[in-house]
Amino acid sequence: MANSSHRPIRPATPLRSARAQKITPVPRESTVDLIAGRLRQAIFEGTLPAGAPLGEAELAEQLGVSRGPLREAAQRLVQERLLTTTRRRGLAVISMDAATVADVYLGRTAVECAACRVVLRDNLVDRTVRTLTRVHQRMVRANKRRDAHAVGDTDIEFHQALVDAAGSPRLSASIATLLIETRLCTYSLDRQFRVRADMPDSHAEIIDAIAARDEPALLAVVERHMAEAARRLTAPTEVDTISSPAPAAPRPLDPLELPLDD
Amino acid sequence: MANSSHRPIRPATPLRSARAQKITPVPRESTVDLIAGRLRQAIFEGTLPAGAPLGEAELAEQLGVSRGPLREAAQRLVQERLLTTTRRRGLAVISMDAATVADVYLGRTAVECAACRVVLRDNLVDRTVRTLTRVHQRMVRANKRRDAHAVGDTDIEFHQALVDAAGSPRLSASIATLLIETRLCTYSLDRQFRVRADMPDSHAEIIDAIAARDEPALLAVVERHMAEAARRLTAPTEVDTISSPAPAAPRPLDPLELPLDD
DNA sequence: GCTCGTATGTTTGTTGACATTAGGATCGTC
DNA sequence: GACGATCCTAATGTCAACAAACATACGAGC
Repeated sequence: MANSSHRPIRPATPLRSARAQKITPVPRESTVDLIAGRLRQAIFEGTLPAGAPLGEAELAEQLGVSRGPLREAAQRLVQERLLTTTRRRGLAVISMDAATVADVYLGRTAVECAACRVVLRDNLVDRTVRTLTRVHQRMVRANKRRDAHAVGDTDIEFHQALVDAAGSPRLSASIATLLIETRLCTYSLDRQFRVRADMPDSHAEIIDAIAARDEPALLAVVERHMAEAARRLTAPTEVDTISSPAPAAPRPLDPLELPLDD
Repeated sequence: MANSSHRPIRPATPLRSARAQKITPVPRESTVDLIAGRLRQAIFEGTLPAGAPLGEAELAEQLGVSRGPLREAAQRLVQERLLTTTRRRGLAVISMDAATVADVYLGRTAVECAACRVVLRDNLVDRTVRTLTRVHQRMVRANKRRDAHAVGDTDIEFHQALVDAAGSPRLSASIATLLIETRLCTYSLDRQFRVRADMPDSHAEIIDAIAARDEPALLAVVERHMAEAARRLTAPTEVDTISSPAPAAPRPLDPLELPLDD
């Protein structure tokens, strides 16, 4: 429950262009939604490590639900490519390799560049810069604390907010899945959970490029951002990193304790 | 079974870079995969029209399966945004409106432009041009026959092949869903099922731009292609179109007759 | 000593039934 | 005559049990 306060992944209302809704946008979530959210959160937090095989009976008992809804939720994550299923072998969290990392960052580049272009085209620069600056300030503070987990959270949150700014439900949904995969890359390929000292600067470049309203320059900055991140994950040894003091390593199997009621 | 020979949607092996596999890449599909494929096909073919509410008991009986696997398959399509589910209201095919059309084409632009850039970057131009030319020749023949359905099929197949050429599983999966939504747009917003006489020319431009290896020009062509298609769908009345003689209108409810064995 | 076949165990895949809930229709009242 | 409340029906949401299939381990045969 340490970092479940901000919830960057798949908010209840992904686009805020539908502000003219009455009062309640049907807040009650389906049980399958809740289970799928919990599974995503568990993958995101590293509770379910990459490549781990999952017994659905055990998972269902931990979540306090039956196997039926659990299987339905699992099919959603299979569709998202966060889980894999093989006949009679059961479910497993996707395992990350170099090709997968490259593909994830290829998808991220496509989605985030498209979102940036929408932000410039639809004149959403001011609001986007304000939102991203707030996230960036939290990133700076987390970086000063040498809190690797918080830096990673703000990194994910930054890119989710960047795409959400475009107001496109499809782009937002795509980036949510891709960011969970990114986080999974971090857990499985960057185990030291190092804090890169230049991460705030790298994101400040993006904010500045958006504020400058120069589309080619912005796209170049975003592309370079992605290429460097992908290269950093595929080339594990790095020098200009700072190891985190208490990195909150992937806990073995935190029981998910699904409330299903609140 | 008229147009199930080409199967542009989600082939069994989306990337052919894994050619070095032993002999059998585990061809057997899961039952949920089969059901999900049938549902996608039904939406793609217009058997399940946009906005139609679906009773899962009736669907399960038509497919010859129980409600459990059907519900699991439906959750996959919900994740793909092809179906929607509301509590105690059941499933429904997504309904298309102008905002959705715009979002679909925004996503398509992002994915297809990214795929084009990969094709140029990884020097896949020759093979891609050959593949697309074959599809384009079929499109030309279908256009000469005034076969609106076949033209639409080759259109979808063209763009799927374009993205598949990049060899990215994520881009291919994304475009598959977006193309089904595109087809749904055609069914719900362009009911006349008109054959645009200039459609082959429009796609020839894309092939030529790929062959020219000029990235900015190629991206501009693709973007214009998408913008015109989106504009055409949102502005229903058009003049330079040719109505199809026997347009094979959306059949009311062709029983899906799932074999599950072949 | 190695390999193949068999038996067992654990898992998934599927099915049917039960409970819950929302929608609609009917009846009563104002 | 119209509005509202209540009952009924039909659908979904959930769960437990059955069966099939794969993987593993053990033993026999070469």
